[in-house]
Amino acid sequence: MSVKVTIATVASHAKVSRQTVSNVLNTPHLVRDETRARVQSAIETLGYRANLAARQMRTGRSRLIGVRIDPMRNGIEGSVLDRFLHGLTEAAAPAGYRVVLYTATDDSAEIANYEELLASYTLDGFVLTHTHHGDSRTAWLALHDIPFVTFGRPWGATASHSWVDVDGAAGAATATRHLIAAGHKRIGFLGWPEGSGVGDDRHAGWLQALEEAGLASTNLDRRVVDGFAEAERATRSLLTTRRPPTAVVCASDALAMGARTAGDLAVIGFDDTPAAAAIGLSSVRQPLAEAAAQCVRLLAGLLDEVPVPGPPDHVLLQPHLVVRQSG
Amino acid sequence: MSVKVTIATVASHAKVSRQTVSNVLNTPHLVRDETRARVQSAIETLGYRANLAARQMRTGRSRLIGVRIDPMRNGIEGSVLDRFLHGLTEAAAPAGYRVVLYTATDDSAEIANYEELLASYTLDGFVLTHTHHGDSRTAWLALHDIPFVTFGRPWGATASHSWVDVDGAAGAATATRHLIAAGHKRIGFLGWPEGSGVGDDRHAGWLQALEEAGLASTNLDRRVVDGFAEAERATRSLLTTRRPPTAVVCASDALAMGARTAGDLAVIGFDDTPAAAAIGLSSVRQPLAEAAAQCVRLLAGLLDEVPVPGPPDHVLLQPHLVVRQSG
DNA sequence: TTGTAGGCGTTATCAT
DNA sequence: ATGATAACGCCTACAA
Repeated sequence: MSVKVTIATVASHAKVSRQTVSNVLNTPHLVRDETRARVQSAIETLGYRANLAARQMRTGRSRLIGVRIDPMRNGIEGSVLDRFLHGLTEAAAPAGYRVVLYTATDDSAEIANYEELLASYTLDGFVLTHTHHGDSRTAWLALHDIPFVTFGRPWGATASHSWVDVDGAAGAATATRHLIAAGHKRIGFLGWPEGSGVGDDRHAGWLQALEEAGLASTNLDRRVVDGFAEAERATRSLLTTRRPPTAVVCASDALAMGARTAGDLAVIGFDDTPAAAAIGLSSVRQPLAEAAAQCVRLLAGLLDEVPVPGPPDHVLLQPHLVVRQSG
Repeated sequence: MSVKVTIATVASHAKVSRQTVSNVLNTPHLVRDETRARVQSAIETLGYRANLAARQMRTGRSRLIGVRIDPMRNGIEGSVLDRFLHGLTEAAAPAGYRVVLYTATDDSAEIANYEELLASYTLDGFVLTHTHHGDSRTAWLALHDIPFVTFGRPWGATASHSWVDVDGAAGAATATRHLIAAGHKRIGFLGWPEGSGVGDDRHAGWLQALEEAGLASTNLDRRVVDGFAEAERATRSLLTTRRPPTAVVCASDALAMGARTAGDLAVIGFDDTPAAAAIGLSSVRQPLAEAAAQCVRLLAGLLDEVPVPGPPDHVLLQPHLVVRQSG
């Protein structure tokens, strides 16, 4: 490792005080042009970079944001978070932030991570995923005045914080309308048990599109916990009703893959996972890179020296349907 | 945020000097039992946690390690890195390290990240993935004396650093032997163009298993760049030879999925991605959590105050075959 | 065994 | 516009 170059190295090289170097970095308008140029060139030739640990001791800011990484709980779906994480890392860097990872399997374990990461590493803020009804994480963060943004609406709670989400209802409605346009009259829905914000949202979109078209009917939806086998079974049960659907909209690609093997019907999945692409499954794609970028934008806003006052920001992005052979 | 509790808070609470608190933390054997207990209880009641930024200024250690996160370059395969990343995060935490992410699309971009992360955040070390022939990253890191471990052998280079890898040749051989045991006499291989260390390794394993059984033959392997459609085409070409294979071992699940749609033959994939599980594809599974844990272990060893001297450590893990309907 | 003094690299405050 | 000084929280001498 080459010799350590600090603000003092730069200062002596440019024949100014350390403070002037600091001013060039943080409040350049206070420095005379000529001096600034001299310092800048010293910075460049020396390859100086501010030490964030030292800076943090003064400012309390680490330029580090925390994000949780999941175990791949539901197989196929894991790639959604993966893509989001990649987008987050990419968007954070130009904004001057780095992403620190932690794992947790439930809210309280995640809160324990917050405590550790805040006290030891002084993280500046967090991006939360997997919001759900009765989310205790947001309450804790708000209580302790920690900046954070959620990717996912605060389901069932009034939004007192900024969030970014993808309009799942709109996505499901788009998929449903696509099937209607293709001539389908009876279109089923395969989703998760009621109570999941994301799942209920997608279900609502399906229902609304059917109602718009005067095609709503009873007993066309099934709720199963995510799983290939269960999805297949549920779809068979749909297909053996008196008037079976000819197509089905699914709340996930995993469900859709199960549905597809159950018989001959049009199927549309959700999340456009790599598996969907590989097997020609039409699927609703979330703009994850955009969602991640928006999360960074909102969080960076919260972290600004002069935080923009005003109510929390909400961003609802539109997904789009990727049409393949399946429907 | 509750009131900040530093080493001084603890000291005054326990009625000792700051130094004694520091000793309790770093060199407990120097402190009398009674004093130590008093300090410990003060630490607990106050919820004190050492501030790593301050510690780092003295020790130069950040307890942060860097890992690259990829764009999902080849679709299906993305989940391999995802699982590795999860394992790394989980293994790092109990060892007292946190994972910082960065993105890069080539070696030189990655090296630029090293420079930034080392100078600004003082990362303690790196875990590299995607090792390849002529890898300039390891040379740079070694030159600058930065601790690092690679997940993946230093293909084509003499190993002057510690690494962890999974024995792809053994995995492919296991898959091949499984097919042989099932009665297959002509077994093909679908892989990537020559020159990829990982791909060539898997190819070698396939070949060896065939030779062992006296089943080796020419024109049974195909090399394509990863892609569902290409894999399908290549497999068809295999199936239209004079003496077509009845089974095929593939270097990835993506290739395997393509092979499967090409016709009626037994197929075994590689990496056991979620997609493989969903469609009943047999696949060779890498012990990624174990690999990640070993990477952390080796890197932590390099980072120890008293680094264990001796040659670099190499860990080669064995994958295992997950048998499903496909073969 | 415990305490005192100084400094890591930075920025805030206050002079000049 | 620039510089001197102190302080952030911690650890490493060294002194008591």
